Amino acid sequence: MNRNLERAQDNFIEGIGHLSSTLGFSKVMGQLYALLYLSDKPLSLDDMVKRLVISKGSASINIRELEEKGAVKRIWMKGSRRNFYEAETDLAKIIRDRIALSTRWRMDEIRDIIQKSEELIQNVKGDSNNSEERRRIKFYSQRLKEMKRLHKRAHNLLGKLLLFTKTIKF
Amino acid sequence: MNRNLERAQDNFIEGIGHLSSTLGFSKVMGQLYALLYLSDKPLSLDDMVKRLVISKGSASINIRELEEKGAVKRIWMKGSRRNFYEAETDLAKIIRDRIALSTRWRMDEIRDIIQKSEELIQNVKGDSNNSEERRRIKFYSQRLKEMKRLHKRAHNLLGKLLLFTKTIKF
DNA sequence: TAATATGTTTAGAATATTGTAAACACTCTA
DNA sequence: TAGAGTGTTTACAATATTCTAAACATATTA
Repeated sequence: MNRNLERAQDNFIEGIGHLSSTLGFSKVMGQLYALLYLSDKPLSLDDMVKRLVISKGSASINIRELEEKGAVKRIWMKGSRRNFYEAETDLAKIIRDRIALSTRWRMDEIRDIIQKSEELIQNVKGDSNNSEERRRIKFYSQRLKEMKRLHKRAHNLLGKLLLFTKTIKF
Repeated sequence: MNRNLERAQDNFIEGIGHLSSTLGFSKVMGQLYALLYLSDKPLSLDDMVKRLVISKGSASINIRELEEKGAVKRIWMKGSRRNFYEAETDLAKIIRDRIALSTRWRMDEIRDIIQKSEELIQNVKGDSNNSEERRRIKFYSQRLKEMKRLHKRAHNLLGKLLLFTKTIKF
């Protein structure tokens, strides 16, 4: 392959790999995606292993995760027993789905923390002995209430934003 | 301190600590913030060290990061030599600023990757020997163009969204 | 100035993550 | 059915992160 073209691609692949790692994914995942994104035809696992000089195990695990996230598609090539892969190029969709999913379970996690805390604070309210403690308990309840309010509003806002981004063509 | 109140707080602190770690911050950072968020008065480093049973070094480093991110404020308490801290309770603002900042440099990173790749591909265009390679080079350029377009639109959209969230009261 | 109070830095331990190499399992075909 | 081709799993190695403990630096007070 043209040495300069390869170098140009490497720059892109490395960059996306780095970006991937700062987003909480592995570097290899980003590199695999970038390679497929630049490739004019589907690539097999061994193609990618050779091109990126990584182990097969790592390629196997990372490509599967990309597939689960909907970032790559498995392609059947007539006459070959290999699995081939292609990048899902609707990047906007991938990102949107990812954000929707990750914010959703984060919001749920927060909701659960608040809920559990509310239960626990209810149990305390009875046994307040002195005024100092009553103040603390009251303060805690107050903060929980604030956070609950913020959570609800953020939840609504996120829903609206996601709807909004779906109507937009990137 | 009331044992049950303490247990209730611990639940909250642990939850926020975990959330913090999934967001790319350290667990201790989240725990410190949560503790301050629930406290009805500013706390010193030693207060927090005792309450969370962590090392002073870790507390020192993590509280400083929280301060840099604008999530806690340092408070001067007349008559004490200690530094006291208080949670910044405008959570919406903290989150917004954080998102604005982190997306900004991610967008810049992507822009730089694309730009560098464009330069590199320019150098290749001259020495295309056969049609197979010309096709690949063309394909690569095409993809870069697509990504550039997406980047530009995402950039605009993000700007608008941030503006929008600033006008909203949480 | 000695002793104390306080926060910061650092060296290293503990832990988590992620990649590699090789064994493994499965499928196809000769 | 033996053997080759292909992807997956696993045990381990390399690396990065983050905490702790202790040394250190600085400021304050007696």
